[in-house]
Formats: sequence, C-alpha cells, structure tokens
Amino acid sequence: MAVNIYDVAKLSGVSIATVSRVVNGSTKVSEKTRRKVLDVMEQCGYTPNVFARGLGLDSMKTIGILCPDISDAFIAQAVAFLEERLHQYEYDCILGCSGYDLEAKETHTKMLLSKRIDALILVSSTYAGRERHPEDVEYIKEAAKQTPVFLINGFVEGKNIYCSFCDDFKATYDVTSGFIRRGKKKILFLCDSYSYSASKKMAGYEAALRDAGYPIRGELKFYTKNRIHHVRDMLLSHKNLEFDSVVATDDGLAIGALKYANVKGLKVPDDIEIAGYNNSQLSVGCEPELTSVDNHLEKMCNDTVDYMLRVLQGDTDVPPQNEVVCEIKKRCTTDF
Amino acid sequence: MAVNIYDVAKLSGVSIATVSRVVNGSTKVSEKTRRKVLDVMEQCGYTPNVFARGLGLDSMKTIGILCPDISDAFIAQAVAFLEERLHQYEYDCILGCSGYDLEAKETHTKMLLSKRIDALILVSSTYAGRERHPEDVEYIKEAAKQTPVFLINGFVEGKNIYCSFCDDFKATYDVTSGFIRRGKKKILFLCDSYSYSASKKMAGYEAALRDAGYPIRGELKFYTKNRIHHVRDMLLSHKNLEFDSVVATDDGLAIGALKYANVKGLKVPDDIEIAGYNNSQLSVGCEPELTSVDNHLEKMCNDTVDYMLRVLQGDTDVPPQNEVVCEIKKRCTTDF
DNA sequence: GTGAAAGCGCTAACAA
DNA sequence: TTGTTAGCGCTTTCAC
Repeated sequence: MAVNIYDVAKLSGVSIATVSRVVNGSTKVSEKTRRKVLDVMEQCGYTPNVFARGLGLDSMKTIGILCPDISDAFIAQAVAFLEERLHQYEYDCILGCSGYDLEAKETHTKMLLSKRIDALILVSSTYAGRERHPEDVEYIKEAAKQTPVFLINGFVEGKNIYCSFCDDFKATYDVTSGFIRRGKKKILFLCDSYSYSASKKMAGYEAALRDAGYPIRGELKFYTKNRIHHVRDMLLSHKNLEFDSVVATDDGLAIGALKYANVKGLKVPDDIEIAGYNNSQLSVGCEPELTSVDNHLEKMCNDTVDYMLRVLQGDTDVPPQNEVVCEIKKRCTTDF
Repeated sequence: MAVNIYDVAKLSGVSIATVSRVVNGSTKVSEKTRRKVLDVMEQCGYTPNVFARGLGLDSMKTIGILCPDISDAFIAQAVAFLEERLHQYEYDCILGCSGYDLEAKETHTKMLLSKRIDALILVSSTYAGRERHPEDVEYIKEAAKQTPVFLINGFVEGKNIYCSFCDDFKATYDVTSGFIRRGKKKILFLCDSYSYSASKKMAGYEAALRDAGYPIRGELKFYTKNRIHHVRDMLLSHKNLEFDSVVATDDGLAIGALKYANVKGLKVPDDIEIAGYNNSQLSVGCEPELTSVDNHLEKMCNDTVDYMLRVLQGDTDVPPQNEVVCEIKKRCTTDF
C-alpha cells in the first residue's frame, strides 16, 4: 500500500501534525524540521491522500464542467480554454456531457453535485432554457444553493449564479443590416435550437429588418438540424423558397446553405450572400471562405474562471452578468 | 451543514450500518427497515459524502481522461464517445489537456494520478512517443504501476497498459495505391506530427510506393502545422514543388492542400487528387468534398471502455492490444 | 515550534 | 436482520 502521513512522521521523527504543516506550507515550522520532512517525503514518494483531505476540507479542488456535447467544435473550444485556465490554478475538471434534454441535464447536474465539486460551469446557452419556461432552469437554481454556478453563453437569473454571454443581438443585427445595406431583399434566418442565444440572434435579425422597414416573414426563418447535408437538402426541398442571403447561427448551417448555393449554381456572394457564426475552421475550410461572427469565446471563458476564483475566495462583489462584444470576421461580402 | 449518515440513522431509528446497507443496496435488510430508511433519506435529501466513501473504498468511481487538446475535432469526438459510455456505467471523467510536450504530459499525468482515479485513458497517438525513444513513455509505464492505463489510437508495450488503435498502415497503403492505380506519379505526403500513428501512415505510404516500384522522395514528404492557411501558404512557397496527388494524415491538412489547388487553378480530382483523414466535418464542408479515412473511432472508444470495465473487475484475460480496421470514405476520385 | 487527539462520514468485519 | 466499532488518512484546535 502507499505510504501515508504516519509513515512520513515516523521516518522524520516528528508528529503527523508537523508533516501536515509542511505539506500545507504552514510557516510555523522550523527550517530544519521542514527540510527533514521534505527529504523523507521525497525519499519515499509520499502523495497526500486526496480523499482524506477532501473529507477534512470538504473540497477536492475540482470544478464540474457540464456541456451538452463535447464533439461540438464551439463547445470543445470553450472547454479547452476553461481547462487550461483552471489547471493553472490547480483545479481539476470533471466533465459531463448531458445532451440537450432537460431530464438528462438534471441527472448529470445531480451526479456532478454529488461529487462535491467546488463550482459548476455550464457551457452552452442550451442550459438557459426556453423563454417563459422557468421550469427549464429550476435545477440550476437548486444546484446554486449547493455550489456557485457559472453559465457560459447564456443567462439565468438567480442567487449564486454568474453568467457570461456575448452580444448576439448586436452581432446578428449588424450582419443583417449589412445585407440590407447591400440591397439584399430576402434574408433567410437559419438556426438549430431555441436556446437563449438563438433567441437573441433572431431578435437581432428581426430588429434589423424592422428598422429597415422590411416585413418579418415567417417562411424565411428556419429551424433545422445542424448537419451540413441535412441543411442543404432541406433548403433544396423547398422548391418555392426564394432568398438572396443567409444569416446562420452556426457555421455548420452556413456551410449547408453554401452547399445549396453550389447545387443551384448561385455565385457567393454576388447571387447570394452567406454569413456564419462562431468563426470555426469550417468557415475557413470552404470556398469561398465565409464571413462569420467571432463571439470572443476565450474572453468569456477567462472571465468566467476569474469570477469563479473570486467567488470561491469569498469576494461578494463579483458581477452576476458579464457581456462580451462580438466581432464580425469579414471574409466574403460584396461590400468594399 | 449537510445531513449525514448519523442523522439519517437517528431519524430512522436504526444504526448507521443499516443505513449504509440500504445505500449500498445490500440484501440483508428487511423490507420494512429499507422503506423507512429510504423515506427518511428522501425526506431530508441525504446524499452520501463521496470523500468519506472514497476514503474507505479508495475509489470514487472516477476515470482520468488525458488528451493533448480537446479543441481538436478528432479528440473531442473520442472524448464524447468515452464520456457517454463511462457515464452509463456511473463513472465520472476527470479531463486533462496536456498539450504535446513531454513535460506537461508528465505533470498532467501525475496530477490525475494524485486524484486516485480508477483508470487512466490517454487519447491520441501522441502519448505513444517517438520511435526508438523509450524515455517518451516512461511516465506511462510508471503510471501503470498505480492504475490501469488505456491508450486510444496508440501503442505502448507494458504491464497494465491496454491499447486500441486502427490499421493506419493499411488505410494509407490503400489510399496511396489507389492514386498509383489511377496514374498519379508524384504523391505528396502531409503530416503534422511524429506520433505513432503518423509513423504507421508514412510506412503505409512508402510501402505502396515501393510495391509499385516508385522511388520514395524525401522532398514529397512534409511535416507541417495543422492549420488550413498555413498548409496552403507553405505549399505555395515551394515554387518548384510538383505533385499530382496528396495523402494527408488529417482533414485539416487536406483542406490546406485543397486551398493550394484552388489558388493554382488546379481541378480536383482531375488535375490533383486529395485524400484526408479522420472523416471530419471539414472533409464534407469543402467543395469538392474530400475522400477521407474513417478510423472507426467509436469502436476504438467503446472497446476501450469495455476492456477497462473488465480490467477493473479483475478479469486477467483482457487483450493488451486491439486493432480496429479503417474504412476509406470515397467522396472524390477519378476512379469508377 | 511541536505534539496529542478529536473529528470528518463512511465501509466492513465482527458480534449479537 | 441489525448494531458496535475499528479503521481510512488527513486537518485543526488546543496544550505545552
């Protein structure tokens, strides 16, 4: 069996209290004793038992990260940023992938909480639930009673809940307004969920139309699965559908529209202009490369970790909301 | 503070041992007592303290997953498969992202081990180290003394180490042979690492050339960073380089070559044929869509979890190596 | 500056 | 079927 604190104490000729002090960097240890203990620890490769320590401190320096699907490029990128930062501060990450259904979100959250995580980070606006459906986020408020909860790219109001999100409304408003300015008349809106962020994007799209005196036409708003070929085929199947530009809430959807344009023989951006979202490799892997909204995910993630550290240190002045600005990466437009 | 086993025992009018039995589903409890205890637990929202349990059992049902970079599509997909399966068996995942440098791999591994994980899963062939550099994998063998180690898409020989990988040699051999059969003369090889799997891919490429009586030309083998524009620019910068087909070890590299072809005005696949690897969304998002090797990642992951469960149950007959066959997804070739 | 000892909440061996 | 009790390895208070 592994060597424990008693072994080290015995070999060093001190008590376990002193060993504990050395391990935890207490100043109340003479330099000589500290050296001796450190030596012994080195010698026998002592590693403190995290379970025992957890029992005493009620913490294992572990953060729960819950996401719907880690194979999603945007989410994976977020988790990468989070893990890097958390690791710097010696926190470990327990990762859960819940999918998009409420029940699974709830059970995953429970499972993470049962591990006595120090904080819970929810990645993706899907956790913000649907508008006017408070029951969608009940489990989050419940979780927040036990541990601070941090939401990335979403907003839930509540005690001990902290949210970082980006200005999706403005980004989509700007993209849509750009289309209008360039003379586009029939602007398609493509989205793949009814999440908090999708709502903001749609609101931005509609506001731009409204401000330009355009009608908001329901048949130009599509909800569809985020799979390239699926989007293409869905668009092709609507024979009478006409549009001269596309505002997509994800690059995958935009690529689907691009595929549609290819099949129809439409030139991008002259015949049809397409904008994506999330600024992923996909928007750069196609031809022509697509304009895409960069929502500064890294900043959202870093801010979140910073806030988390402050909350865990007892700081009571941490802002419950944090908005990051988006940036439109222009790659393909008729504008000059 | 939270309610503990003593509270439940008191409220139920039984001993903590009985409560423990109920919690752990022991059969040696009368139906009446069990009901009573369950009721009380429900009533006061009792959750066993995992740290205390961990201390006693020396396990928290937690699996360490280490990967170089979760924002890599292939790796993220692997982690998604792993997490799903592990969650089914009520294991939690601690995720670490180590990057590609040896030292960081070592410290990350140590950190995971210090959490007393039940098993360690290494995702990516980068952990298999370089050929003829046993020091690259010393820390893995060391880790395997403490906990079973599972490697995905790589191979390391050693006690308590179990590896799943795919037949990269054959896949690349077949892709290359296809090019040769279709009359390609100058086949470029593009890779982004010196990993175990990259070696196998290069070996397959070279074997195909050799078997066809072609020379193996060093100037046709490129090691480059896996960024689309970087690959394109790198290829463009080699003014005198000539090639009529590309074998890439990742879709990102293949897309880079595709961008190069676009700039040069070369038609794909007629003027130049390009094959990618990993069958990602990238290979489908471009135009034309690229042929790509599907290495059946899901099977590798599922097999790994199955083996892990068996090892943890004390099964001594678990195969130390597991090879999965690859499949070439033909999307773009002059072949008929 | 150091040590003794009381928990932390649970599991499991042993008694009853 | 149920209860008693001795750990599991560490942190921390209180003496010295």
